[in-house]
Amino acid sequence: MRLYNTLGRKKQDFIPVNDNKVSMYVCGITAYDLCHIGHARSSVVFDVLYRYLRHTGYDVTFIRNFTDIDDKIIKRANEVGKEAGDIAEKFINEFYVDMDKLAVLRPDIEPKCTEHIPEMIALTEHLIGKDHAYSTPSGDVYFKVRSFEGYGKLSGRNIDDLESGARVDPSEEKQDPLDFALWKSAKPGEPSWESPWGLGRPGWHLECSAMSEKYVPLPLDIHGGGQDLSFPHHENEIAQSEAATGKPFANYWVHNGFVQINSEKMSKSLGNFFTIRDILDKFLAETLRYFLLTMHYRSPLDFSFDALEEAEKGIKRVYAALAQVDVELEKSKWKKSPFPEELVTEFDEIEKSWKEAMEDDMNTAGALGHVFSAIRLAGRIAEDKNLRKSEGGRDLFIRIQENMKVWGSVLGIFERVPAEFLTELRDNRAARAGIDPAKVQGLLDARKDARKNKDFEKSDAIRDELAAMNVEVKDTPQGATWDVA
RNA sequence: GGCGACAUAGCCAAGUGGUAAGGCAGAGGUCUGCAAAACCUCCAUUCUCCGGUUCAAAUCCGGAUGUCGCCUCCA
Repeated sequence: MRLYNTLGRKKQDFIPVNDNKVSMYVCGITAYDLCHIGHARSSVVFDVLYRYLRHTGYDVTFIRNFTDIDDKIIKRANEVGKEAGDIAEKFINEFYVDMDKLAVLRPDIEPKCTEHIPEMIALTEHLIGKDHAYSTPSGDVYFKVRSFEGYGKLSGRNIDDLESGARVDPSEEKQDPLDFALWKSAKPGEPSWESPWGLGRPGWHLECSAMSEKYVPLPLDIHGGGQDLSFPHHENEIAQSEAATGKPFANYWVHNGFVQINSEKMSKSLGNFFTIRDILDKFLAETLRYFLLTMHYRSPLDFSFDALEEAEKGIKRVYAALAQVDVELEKSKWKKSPFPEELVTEFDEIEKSWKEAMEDDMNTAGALGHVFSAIRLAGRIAEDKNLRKSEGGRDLFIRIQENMKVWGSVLGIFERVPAEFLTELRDNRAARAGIDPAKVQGLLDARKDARKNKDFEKSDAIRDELAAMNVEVKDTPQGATWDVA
């Protein structure tokens, strides 16, 4: 597989340090609020990477941390009059609720910052011992940025340029404005831990360095996170870890692009954000997940409810085709009539293309394009009287179905029983449109009677009435069904 | 100010040297009591603009314009 490495800014062949063992560390959330779509994107992107690596046969150790102590959590706790630990616990639980709905698999290891204080203290002491860090009279510890030669290599920054733009808070006792905190002395009333420098708590960047080192050998094969973490967070992690160990921290740095609203970054500080809950109030989680995968993970993704509705049409079409395949495969008799070999070849190509897309820097958008090609192929066979009854057709239906299972398991979508999903999607759309399913069913029953009596005038009148409610009637051999127009 | 990314049809979006995937919308057709769905066909001689390299460029190089991001907590 090829992966775009932020370190070096180009796609590279992905080669793990240890054969088929892969270590992957992704920066998780700071647990102080509900997650927004940006978190959803990052989680889904790395979930797909995790799934794909496992699919291709790697033995992956996936670590995703929780930052459960930091300024924002403390601030939030003070606002609502609770303990910081309670806030963190609450929002970690809420995070799981969202992630489970989005079908994001649990990582193998989910370390929490507060459970690794000793490791972080040890790392800090080690860095002081190597003269890469220093403590101050008030009990803070800072990393000496200028003592680490490679500083700026990930984000492509020049240390002197940074210096000129650096701001210094007068309350800080930094030797250099670029230095960043490894350990922060506690202010009265703040959660704190004993340390050689007095009561305090770890700086944000420290946890990833300490916790990744604890659970897997460095260098990490993959380190990931949102694009905004590359500087300063990941740059600082590199400085800490590499200064301490003398080894590279991570070989492949993978960063996902932002979610934007009207082409502007969505962020808490701008206030233009939607939480995952906001979306799932209206749309199915699978629709959101599908939407997130329709764009390459590094591109900015412009979110809007209109775009989500479009995505919904896409996923509906895929499931509708899968439902059709299910129906076809329920037949028990198949004819030995000839089946065009080129259709089989066409599917061979689709299968190959899907893999190529995923191999090329996890191009889920491209891969989904090929899913649609498979879907259309299924539709073409189902449409043709002879093909759909032939053994060749059956075999290709089965192949399409089996491949969709594999593709779906990698992408984390298309895994539901199609008919069930379609009903759920319809009810979801009906709820959004304010349609009462029971009332619709009543009208459909009345229409059924009218049609039985060949009273098409009445039948059409009922359909018009339903149409006025935004309900579309579909007559099928199995009876009438409905959908939201 | 420093650093960086992006610019592909009405909209969304793949495509990083070999002659423009896919989705949505739209048009025509098959099917249907009429519809809907599905399927078929059509829908970018061209990839923001201007130069250059090359047998060959959306893809590489230079410049212009525009949009966005990082440099401060942020996925």
